[in-house]
Amino acid sequence: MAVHSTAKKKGSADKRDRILRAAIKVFAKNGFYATRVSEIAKAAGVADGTIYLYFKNKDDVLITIFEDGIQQLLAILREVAASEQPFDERITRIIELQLGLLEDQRDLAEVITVNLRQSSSLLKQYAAPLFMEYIDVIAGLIRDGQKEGAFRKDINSRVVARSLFGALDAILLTWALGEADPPSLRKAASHCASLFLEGLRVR
Amino acid sequence: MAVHSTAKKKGSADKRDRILRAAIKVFAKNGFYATRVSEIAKAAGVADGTIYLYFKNKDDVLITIFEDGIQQLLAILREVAASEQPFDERITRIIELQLGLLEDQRDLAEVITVNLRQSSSLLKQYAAPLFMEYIDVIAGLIRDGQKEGAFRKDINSRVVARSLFGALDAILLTWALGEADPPSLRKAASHCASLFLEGLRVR
DNA sequence: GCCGGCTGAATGGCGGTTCATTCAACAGCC
DNA sequence: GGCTGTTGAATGAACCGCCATTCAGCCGGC
Repeated sequence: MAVHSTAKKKGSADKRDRILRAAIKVFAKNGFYATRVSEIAKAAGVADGTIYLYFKNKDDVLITIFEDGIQQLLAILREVAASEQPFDERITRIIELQLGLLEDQRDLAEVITVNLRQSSSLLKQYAAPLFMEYIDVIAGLIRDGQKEGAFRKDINSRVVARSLFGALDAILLTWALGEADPPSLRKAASHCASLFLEGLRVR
Repeated sequence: MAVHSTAKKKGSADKRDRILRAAIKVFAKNGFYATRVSEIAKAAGVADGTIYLYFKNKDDVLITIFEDGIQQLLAILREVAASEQPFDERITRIIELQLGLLEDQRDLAEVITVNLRQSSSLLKQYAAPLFMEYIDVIAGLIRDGQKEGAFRKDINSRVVARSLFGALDAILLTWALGEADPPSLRKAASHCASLFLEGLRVR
């Protein structure tokens, strides 16, 4: 057997990926609830039942996509937040990376931003902690900047973090839903960065 | 005769309201898709079938809630945007009004922010235009401010508008989902206003 | 020929919607 | 004012289509 390298209880890891990628595509187009499991299967070139060899159920597929995406984002975020660059630089990089990461993954962007809100209590359970973790990383960076005098101190760091998150989310949403092209996204990112940096400047 | 004052084609307008209010409550708690029509009926103290006397179907209930809420918001927005106050003042007022309006309506806030994203193509159809209208009003105000030299001109007004919307949305979301008390919401509003105003200042 | 991954038709139940029935309110009539 | 016929809002049990999930078989590799 020598099952290549990837650990696996059963089935090829490749098939699992095919399913996930297909699911992202279909969820993005139709939304979670309107998506039939059979559609995911068809898009993945797989039988309906096969999905249940790799995932507990339909919810599990969405949760997996969501967690993977956020974890990816969190990893980058933490790295940048902890870097030794000037604070302004770090904020800018976070914004650019975050929007850039999803730039060639419209579908993933849409699944995350759109389906984050599908609030079956089940998903709320999963989304809330990750969301908080996310906010915490940014808020921590802001707070550090305030402590070191790089940012004004008269604004609550968590409010800034939430605002920044929301702003990026909204930009991403209109980009994902609309016709906007990648260049416009990058331009939006730099405008957004400038807006927040000026807003945070000590005067 | 003399049916009090409210016009009515059929049924009491009061009953329609009861249903809407109940639906807001239940949608907020469980999300649209997880909500059973029978739950709305029970919460409204009404039979299942009665709901179909006032609404075409379940979607129609959500759409009505959503449209009413946004229209309410848009009306206020337009008024403030067109007022003769200084631009800074107008922005601040918009932020405060918007958050304040929903302060004592947690459930409505949650339904709007959370279910805005439920992307059955049907709802996308309804949500997108209203969302755009909303963005347009804010973007218009920013653009006017830029033209008159109140705000810096090197930032795209639509990007600012989207960012502001997203920021408010995120603040509202954490407030609606979390335990935060009203005072904290008002404080968040003023911090957010300050952040954006400084960010927009001409230098 | 045996094992395990895979298949996809069959199933079961779930829940939005319908509609036959009820009955309170009202108008016309005496 | 009482009696009666009519209306249509309200009801809620039943219906029916849909779709997530299952599982009895089917390969294909060893």
